[in-house]
Amino acid sequence: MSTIRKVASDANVSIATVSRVLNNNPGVSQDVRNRVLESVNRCGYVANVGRRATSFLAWAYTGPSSWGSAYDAAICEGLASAMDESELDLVLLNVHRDKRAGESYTQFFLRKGVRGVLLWTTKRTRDVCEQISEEGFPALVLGDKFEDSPVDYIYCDSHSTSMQGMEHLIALGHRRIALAISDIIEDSDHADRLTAYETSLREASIELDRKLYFHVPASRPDGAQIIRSMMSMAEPPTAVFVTDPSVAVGALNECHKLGISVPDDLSVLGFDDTDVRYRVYPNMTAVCQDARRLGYEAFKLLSPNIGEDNHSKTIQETYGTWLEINGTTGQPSSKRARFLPDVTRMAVEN
Amino acid sequence: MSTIRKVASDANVSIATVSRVLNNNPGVSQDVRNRVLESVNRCGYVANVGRRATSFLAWAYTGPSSWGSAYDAAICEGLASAMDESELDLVLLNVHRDKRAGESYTQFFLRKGVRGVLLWTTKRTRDVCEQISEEGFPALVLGDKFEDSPVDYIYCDSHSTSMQGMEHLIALGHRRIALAISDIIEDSDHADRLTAYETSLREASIELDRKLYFHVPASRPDGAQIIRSMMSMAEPPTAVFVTDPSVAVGALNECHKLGISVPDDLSVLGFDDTDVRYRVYPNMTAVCQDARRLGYEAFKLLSPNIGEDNHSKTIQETYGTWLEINGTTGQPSSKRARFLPDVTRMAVEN
DNA sequence: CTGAAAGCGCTTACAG
DNA sequence: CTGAAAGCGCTTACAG
Repeated sequence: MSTIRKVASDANVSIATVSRVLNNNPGVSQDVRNRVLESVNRCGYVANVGRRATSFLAWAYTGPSSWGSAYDAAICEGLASAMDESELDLVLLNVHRDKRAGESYTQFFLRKGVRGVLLWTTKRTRDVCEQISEEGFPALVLGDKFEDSPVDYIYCDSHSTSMQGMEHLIALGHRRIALAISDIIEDSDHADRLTAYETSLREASIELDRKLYFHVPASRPDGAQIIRSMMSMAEPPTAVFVTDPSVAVGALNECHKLGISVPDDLSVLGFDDTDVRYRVYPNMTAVCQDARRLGYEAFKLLSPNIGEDNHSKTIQETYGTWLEINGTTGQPSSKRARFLPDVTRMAVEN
Repeated sequence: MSTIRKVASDANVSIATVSRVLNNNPGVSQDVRNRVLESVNRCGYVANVGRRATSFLAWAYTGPSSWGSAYDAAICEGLASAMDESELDLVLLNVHRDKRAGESYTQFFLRKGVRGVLLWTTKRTRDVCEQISEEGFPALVLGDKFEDSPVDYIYCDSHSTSMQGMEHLIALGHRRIALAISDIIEDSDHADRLTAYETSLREASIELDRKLYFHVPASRPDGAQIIRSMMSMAEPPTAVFVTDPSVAVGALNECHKLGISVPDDLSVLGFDDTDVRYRVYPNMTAVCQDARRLGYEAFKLLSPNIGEDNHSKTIQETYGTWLEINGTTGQPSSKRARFLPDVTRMAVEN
């Protein structure tokens, strides 16, 4: 158990100074402040009440908090079952709600009694993760990757499976394939799927068509909307790759509503983190990842990094995804065949 | 801010004794122990690190923990948004994982730095809620009711709306209505729905048939199973009231799979806490409650009970549910009409 | 079984 | 801006 006394000797200052730094009191030089904070993380310091030390793991959004999706629920389930096997408790933290001005992330987390943090991120808050990691505070990013910095993360790589999914559609005879992408969140996940979409089309010598890109938020009504949009096009697609589970469900049900037969009139390749593919009819062909496992593993990987001198090597794990072919994909119907682009012309252009 | 000094004077003991009680040290008489714990709750005591007091609200299962359902996710979303407007943080707690032998709930929660607790319960763990409430620790039960004890709770009453739902089915002409009930969990919720089922049938002079009761766990595959069971009966029902969202989704999709037309061959009246009714096709007729709001209100109601001398009056709030008629209920088809029971005979028996 | 007192972790006026 | 020292909350041998 590290006390401020140990931190003080490690940083070569008095215990009074350590205390000031921890409480973000004004009147500590920037130099000393940084030195102390480094020692704090090196020693695995945490505030002690008598003999007791709090041992919370935090679960935090770096941007605006938005728990409530099926993905979050599955993560939560995984975290909770890992928690049952550990000595740590889990706290939901809003990183920005009460982090004080000028306070470092380490100071903030320690003030909360938090010894490690699992982070959700978006493209816009990647710097927050990098900052936390740089401070040396035990942290692990869930569901995004950091290849050029030593940020710890675990990630599901959906690129190669997305390729497989696209190749499945192409093999079925589809040439006009739309993409519904929720890259408003802008994480690596969605970037992977976008790249897979484009690469697979290029490899099959199918021309990309800007009109077939649908950038939408990640809600169910957005799925209904894209179906209405794409089906009112002069040349509707015969298949669509929907990169978000909720959007995929919304899209599928809108097809039923409009009398668009799936997969005869439109094949739907979806995405699933949990079991939404089984909650629709027909069961959805989807690129699948196991969010429950992601949560479980994240907790297990971060736990040992808590405490003294344990944070040595960088954790950068990538899990696989898999393609599950169910009832929403099939050959394009002959009725739609007239929309096939002129392959001869395209091959030349490629 | 209460310290052990204040608790000590309130209980007329030394601070050493208060400390022993809080740490559940052996060698404190039962009498003194109880007196101190009462003072602890009366003073709203919480362990202090220097000037800082932890302020966590716990979210806890009284039985085995099982976060991960759509219901939990919606509750979590509600809790998180209430948390954003408060000064408290939320911690997931496994009540039984590390509660020590002989330790009271108050001792356990304080050791964790928790100042109030939101409880999930089942019939078998109602005594845990009563115990916590008796100790005087700020607690609120979510989704169950306690009419004969002063336990704080908030609850969604689904009885009258379940009646409405059943009356809707009866008005459509259904006489042979099955019940799929997940009362293995045994909370008031499911008891309400069972009563509503039976009362509405009795009021319509329809004889209860034990063969039409399906007691199942609350998972999606159970829904598929009950459809296979009921459709292989000599006299299948023309409608079913499914009292759990996941089971309802499973049932609906199994109908599609088996070619049972909904609502022509079978009407499905479901239940929904979130938006699963919109995630299936046709959108499901359902008794609805708003789990997100439940979570939000629970947090808001418990928060002011934290601290000194604030826990005065009992919170026992009941929220309403509503019936939403969508596409899964309709008149029984003439083909099935032959299964109508002999109404003349039944009226006599009644 | 209980209290007075020593002691630890932390914070904060006070001194320089 | 930093440290020595007083002081608070809590715990724990020690005494009875």
